[in-house]
Amino acid sequence: MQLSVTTWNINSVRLRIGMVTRFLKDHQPDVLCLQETKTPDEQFPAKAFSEAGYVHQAFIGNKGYNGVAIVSKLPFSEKEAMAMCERNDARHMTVVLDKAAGAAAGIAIHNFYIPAGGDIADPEANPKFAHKLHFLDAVGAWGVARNPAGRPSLLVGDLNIAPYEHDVWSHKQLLDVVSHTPIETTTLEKLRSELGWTDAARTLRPEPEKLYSWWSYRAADWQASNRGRRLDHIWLSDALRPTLRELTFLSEARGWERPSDHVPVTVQLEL
DNA sequence: ATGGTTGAAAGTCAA
Repeated sequence: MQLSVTTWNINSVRLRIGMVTRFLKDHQPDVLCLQETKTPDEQFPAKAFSEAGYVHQAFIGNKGYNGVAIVSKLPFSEKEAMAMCERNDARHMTVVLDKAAGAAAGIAIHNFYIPAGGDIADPEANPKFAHKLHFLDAVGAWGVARNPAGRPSLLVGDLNIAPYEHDVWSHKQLLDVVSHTPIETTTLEKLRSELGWTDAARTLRPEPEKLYSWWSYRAADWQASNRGRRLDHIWLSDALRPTLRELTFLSEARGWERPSDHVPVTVQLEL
């Protein structure tokens, strides 16, 4: 069977619910992982997703900021939201697909929203950057303690780091810009490789091809300047590595009316 | 050197 999973930082799921359900109708991923839903649980648009066929839902939100969700056509039995860094941050959700999901049964999907980290790349001067680094440490500790990559699993989400040279429009100009500083890129790369994950995007589309999933709202013309970064990722555990078939950045979504600054990234697996 | 935009929510803060 085919299994497709999309990750998308939606920057308010309530504001963009029409765009999201249109995406689901047109592209029909089996599972959609969202970040920055910015919505308390009681206001999550559960009905709109159910009506679109995504009746299996796990979400956790804060009022006005953060928040993650997983909505799925395939049933899942387990779900878990970890509170990272001793905060009530709503930056993580895991689900495990159920027996009724056929060949996908038992696959865990880990959805993360890593802190952006503020503007100054110095943990002493900037508590938000310190939080980002602390959060990465917490993900590393989770990986060591729980070995999530030892099972068939995907780690997806807005990791807010563009790890490689061609994951940004200008490597040189972004070396001191939060999201592409050496402390972030080396920490993320160490985390990924030591925990046993494979970067799906770069497996299929190796450097030096430029790959972006995010374009700033602040550009006058995002498409003309094309100053993007690859902040959104899909990682595969070893067991799923041979099943990797396709990975898509839906960059046209950045040109939709009132878009998110991130575009959907979708992986297709052949199980 | 610094600005530029967006969302949530009602002044600013986070991104």
